[in-house]
Amino acid sequence: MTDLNPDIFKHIDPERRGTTSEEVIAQLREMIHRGDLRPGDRLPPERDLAKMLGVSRPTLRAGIRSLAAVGVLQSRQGAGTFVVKADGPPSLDSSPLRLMASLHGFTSAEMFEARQALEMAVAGLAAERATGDQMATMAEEVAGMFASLDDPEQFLVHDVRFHQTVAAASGNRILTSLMNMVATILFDTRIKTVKRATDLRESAEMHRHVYRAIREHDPEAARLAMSAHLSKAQMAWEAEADAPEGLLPEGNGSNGNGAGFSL
Amino acid sequence: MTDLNPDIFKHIDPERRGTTSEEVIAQLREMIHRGDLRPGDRLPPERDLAKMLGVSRPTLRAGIRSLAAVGVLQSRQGAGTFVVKADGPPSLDSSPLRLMASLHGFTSAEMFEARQALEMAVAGLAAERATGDQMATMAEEVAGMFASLDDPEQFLVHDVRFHQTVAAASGNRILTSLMNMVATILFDTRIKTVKRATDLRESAEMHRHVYRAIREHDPEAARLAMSAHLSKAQMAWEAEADAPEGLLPEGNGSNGNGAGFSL
DNA sequence: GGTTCAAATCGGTCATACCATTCTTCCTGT
DNA sequence: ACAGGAAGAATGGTATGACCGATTTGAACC
Repeated sequence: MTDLNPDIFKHIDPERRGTTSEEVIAQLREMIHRGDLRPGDRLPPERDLAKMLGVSRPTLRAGIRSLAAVGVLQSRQGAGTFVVKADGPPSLDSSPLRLMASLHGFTSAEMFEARQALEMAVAGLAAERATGDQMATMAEEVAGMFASLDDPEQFLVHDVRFHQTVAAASGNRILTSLMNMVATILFDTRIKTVKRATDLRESAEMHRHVYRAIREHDPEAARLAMSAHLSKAQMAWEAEADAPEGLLPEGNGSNGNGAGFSL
Repeated sequence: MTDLNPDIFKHIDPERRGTTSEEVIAQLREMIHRGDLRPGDRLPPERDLAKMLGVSRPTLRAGIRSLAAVGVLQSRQGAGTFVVKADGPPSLDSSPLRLMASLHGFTSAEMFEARQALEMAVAGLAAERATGDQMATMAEEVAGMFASLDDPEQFLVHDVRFHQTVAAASGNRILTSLMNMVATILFDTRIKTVKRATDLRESAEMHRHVYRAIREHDPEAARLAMSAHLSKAQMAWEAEADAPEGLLPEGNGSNGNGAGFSL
């Protein structure tokens, strides 16, 4: 969490290509790629940094805000601006995907299918690479599911942790990030589904099948087990969605229609 | 594109939760989810919109900039601010993933593996759903590759278009977006690889295998053929780049073109 | 009717001031 | 001497106002 050597910041070239704020973004981005800015680093105060770069504070703030919007920087009033610290698995913001979904009318079927494809991929990789500790964690979460058959909320906690463990065991942080991105969007709908699910036991069984395939280092079996599990989950969700219990946070109108769904 | 009815913009509640600009973002985002803002729509001028929302212009600009950073809005000096128009397949900005890769030291192996997983998924789906037109386009691109064996740059153009056609044939725009996101990052490295590739013919052959599997509606064969193709491509790249461990040269950033790949 | 140019429009940038939150430091009281 | 708290400094957040440059628009002109 140390501050940075101010010398690494250089003035913006007046004869630049695009707008001034774009040049600020480009410079900060390049410093990240070059390794001058590392996770947890604290940037100089806006007033000072603006002086160093030779731009006004609003322009600098515009650049910082753009990088903050994509999850690279984080500003805290009174504290400073920091390069995002990676404590868990790196995560990409899902709101861009959410907005794209709304703008282009992505269907829930597409969303489920994308999640299924990603989860199958990580399950297959996990079957090849999972360590003993990771498999132990999976087993614990499966056990937790069986122990929470009468507590849907707790069940969902174990469910989520199981999938995250599988993703971590895949050893591919990019696929993990993409999977989380999609899964996050579907999370709210999962809450509602799981809460009224009559067959949590069946879900737990399917998770156990995934676990066993991974333990046996059988990628294809793991992929198929994961696929079956998610297909079942999607069917359960669709059954709920048809029911007129409309708790979709939306309202409005429009249309919706068809296969629409609010993310 | 038409302007909007100003009445749909409402004042920001003074007793809000987070910061003012966050509230602006939340409101704009909700309007997109609700369908009040549609692709191609033009927002009111910043000065007017700031009045309508009851915030200052810098605060409004902060919100707009955040949404522009994730590719939802686009401002053009002198023209106005627009909701991004979907001319091609919707595309997510790849720079966040690029930055995450630099910050967390993602390896090129992970990147290739993620691309391989996504391409396999879309290839399998394409084998199930590709239309006649789409298969015809694929065949044309394969033919174009064979016709460009002595012109690596032209070969790469057909290569990219082939993969995009397959992705489009998958019918899943989310997977397509994610795939483009990863593929874009690897694009510059592909240029270098393909330029010195000694066996473009073999690459073209492998693309043809993918095409044939899709034409025969054989998902598993399509997945395997695509996997083999990308494994080969990765090996070729690794052979070229033994020395440098660095990846991720900085690109233009920003979305812009509807194609996803910047050529 | 088509072209050109000037005015209006609109986002980009800058300067400045003040507010809200957080951090630091020093003082106070035990 | 030490712990607690309060005052001040540091820092990001917001607001106001102005000017610039790019774009659009429309009217005048050919």
